Amino acid sequence: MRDIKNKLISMFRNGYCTPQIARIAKKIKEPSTTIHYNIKKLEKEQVIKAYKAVFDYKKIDLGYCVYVLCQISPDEYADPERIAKDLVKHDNIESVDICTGDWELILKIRAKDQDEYYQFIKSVISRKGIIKIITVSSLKQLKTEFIPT
Amino acid sequence: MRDIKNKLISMFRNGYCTPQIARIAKKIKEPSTTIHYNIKKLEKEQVIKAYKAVFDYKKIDLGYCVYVLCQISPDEYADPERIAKDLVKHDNIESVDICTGDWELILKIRAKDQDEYYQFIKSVISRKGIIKIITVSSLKQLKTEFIPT
DNA sequence: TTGATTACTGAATATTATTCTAATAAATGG
DNA sequence: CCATTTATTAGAATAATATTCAGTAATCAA
Repeated sequence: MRDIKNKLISMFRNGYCTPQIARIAKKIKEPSTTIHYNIKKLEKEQVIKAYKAVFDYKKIDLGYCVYVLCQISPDEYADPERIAKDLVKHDNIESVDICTGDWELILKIRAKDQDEYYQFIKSVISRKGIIKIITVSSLKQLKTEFIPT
Repeated sequence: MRDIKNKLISMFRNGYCTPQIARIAKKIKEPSTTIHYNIKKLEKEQVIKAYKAVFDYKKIDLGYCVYVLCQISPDEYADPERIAKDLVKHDNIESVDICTGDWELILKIRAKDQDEYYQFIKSVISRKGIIKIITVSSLKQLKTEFIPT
């Protein structure tokens, strides 16, 4: 037991996957070299950003999921991206959007449980020019990343 | 030009990818058969739900992205999943969450532009026991599906 | 129409996944 | 604690798959 499982999970969260050319070729009845050519093109044009796995997050200790709606302080209005960019690098954050309306920032955050989430909020979301947050926590996820659960 | 591109995109949105066992094996310095064994185990236990691609959505006509916060009508409280389950099957919907608080339902929706989004809302979100919605539209996406953009 | 670029494809090769078998290691029940 | 079962690890052989290359066809722009 060398904990290969957790290494795999963290690798699959944002890469280490690849298209199944032969299977696609069979499915749409085209030569596999043609499929290969077209996929490489999409990759070169950066239409495809990554190949990754989607998990049953309850089973990998990321079952607690919340949406965080943020208002940022007026002195950050000129450049909301400064705050946002800093958030991007955290593994617990699934998505970061700069938005219109009452909330300038919407985050989707995953953690093991409420405790871990609370620790995360304290250390990451506080300070940083965020003046008000509303947490909407997910009771049940029926679809994530386009994958029904 | 047989429009292989769009077929690939729709296939990659929720599958037709696979792990790169050899590359992982090299990376973490374990035999590839061991990696294979561990991956198959994760798949069997349904820890991994799918292998898929993540796109630059602006480049595949899904650049318009909004979060829709919904209040459902009191007579649906007993079973909010009835509404939610119906939404899951639509391709424009990236995620569906049943939540606590003021909004019982949070959707993340992708469309080509505001027009296409409006058509979608009219045909799908209206009726169905949803009494109030707030649309928060994303001006800039810095991270999606754990992938920085 | 012509030349240039882009898209497609078969054949050959390189790489990778998978199966099978056996050996260890870990967990379990008395 | 030991015996027994079950889970995990790997090597060798094979099957399947991706990739390269070279040539052809289609598209496009002038």
